[in-house]
Amino acid sequence: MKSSREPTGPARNAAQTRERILAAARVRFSRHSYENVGTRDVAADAGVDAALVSRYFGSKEKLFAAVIEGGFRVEEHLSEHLSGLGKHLVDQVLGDAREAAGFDALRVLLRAAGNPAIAPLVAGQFQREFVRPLARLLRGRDAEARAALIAAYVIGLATMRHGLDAPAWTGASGRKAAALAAAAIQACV
Amino acid sequence: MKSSREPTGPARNAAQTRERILAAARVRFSRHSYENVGTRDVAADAGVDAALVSRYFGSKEKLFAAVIEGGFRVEEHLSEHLSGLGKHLVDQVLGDAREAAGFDALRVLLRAAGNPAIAPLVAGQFQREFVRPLARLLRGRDAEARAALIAAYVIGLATMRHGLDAPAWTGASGRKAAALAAAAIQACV
DNA sequence: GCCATAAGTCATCAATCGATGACTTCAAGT
DNA sequence: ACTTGAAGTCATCGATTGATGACTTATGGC
Repeated sequence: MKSSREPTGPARNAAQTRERILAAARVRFSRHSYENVGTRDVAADAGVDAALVSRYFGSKEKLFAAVIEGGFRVEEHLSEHLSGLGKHLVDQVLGDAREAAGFDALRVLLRAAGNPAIAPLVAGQFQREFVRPLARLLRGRDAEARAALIAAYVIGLATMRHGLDAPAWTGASGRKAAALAAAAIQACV
Repeated sequence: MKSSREPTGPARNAAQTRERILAAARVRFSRHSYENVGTRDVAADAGVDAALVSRYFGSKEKLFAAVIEGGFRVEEHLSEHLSGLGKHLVDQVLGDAREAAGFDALRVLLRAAGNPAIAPLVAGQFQREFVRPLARLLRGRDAEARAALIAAYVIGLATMRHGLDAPAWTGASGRKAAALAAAAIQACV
């Protein structure tokens, strides 16, 4: 039963266990706020003992830092061609949870904006891995301001869609709103 | 010392005490996430005993509901003239905490998007008091989608400014970004 | 001036949280 | 095969939380 996961693996594999905890934490933190995620929950999802969370990551805050580390990496998502940036970003953000692989961290971000100990962490990461690279890609006048504007848009869309489940973003009118959002972002490019 | 607050008031005034708790909770909830606000903190800020919070509001969740009740009320903010809507909203959202009287609830909203028990509460309130009235004001084609777009923008701006303290929104480049944001919102009107 | 009732205070409970240390079990090196 | 150290388990601590009930104090009608 339990060994029906990884093909090989001597049942006791520290690296694999660590990775399982990290994966479970990534999911938990992207669906609930920082305070509402317990180390016991993460351990249960990962199928390991609760004590291993503290053992491998030191503390819950360290675990959180490991989750958001390198989680945004927008560059690879949009470095291809700027012409479809608006639609691409909107699709990624408004898309379902399963897809949008690289945007788990975005959901993590908007769940963590309330904790004074966590917010600076995630804010810095977001600035470093999203806003700044985006500004560098945009070039031209006021690139920084336009990048910040796009970032605000992305966060707002993600909050309404995943944080508040606003009805306006699902169904027929949601497609229209998504198209408008894509155009608005594209206007900043 | 203690009586240097309200001019008159027989020291034991239930309504006044209740209002003090509510005011303190409003401030707390707008600065910290739902879980990070303790009933003891609120009571301490209000200068009352901690037990009175549960006595007057029943529970922490009821207190939260009382805080966000009628907190958005955008209509009076923008019913005047739609021509200056973009600038007006941006000024309100990006403005300092002291001003922006009616927008405390917006900060409360973006702090509470992570709690599955609270998010529907605040989402419904936001939809009822902001998005829907705004859509009714906009009229024309796709009014609902455009209202949702403006709402997403407002939430994104508020999150970056008050939730993440993004540096791009302060200083000189912040003014440029604010102007761009105002124009973008105005384009949805 | 008294007294019934509302308002406020205090102590405390039960649950949950993150974290720690001692103990047990497995896997690998020789 | 035996030993050694890592990997995993278990029990539990201390702090904090929301909430409750019994108790004390002040207020206003008579």
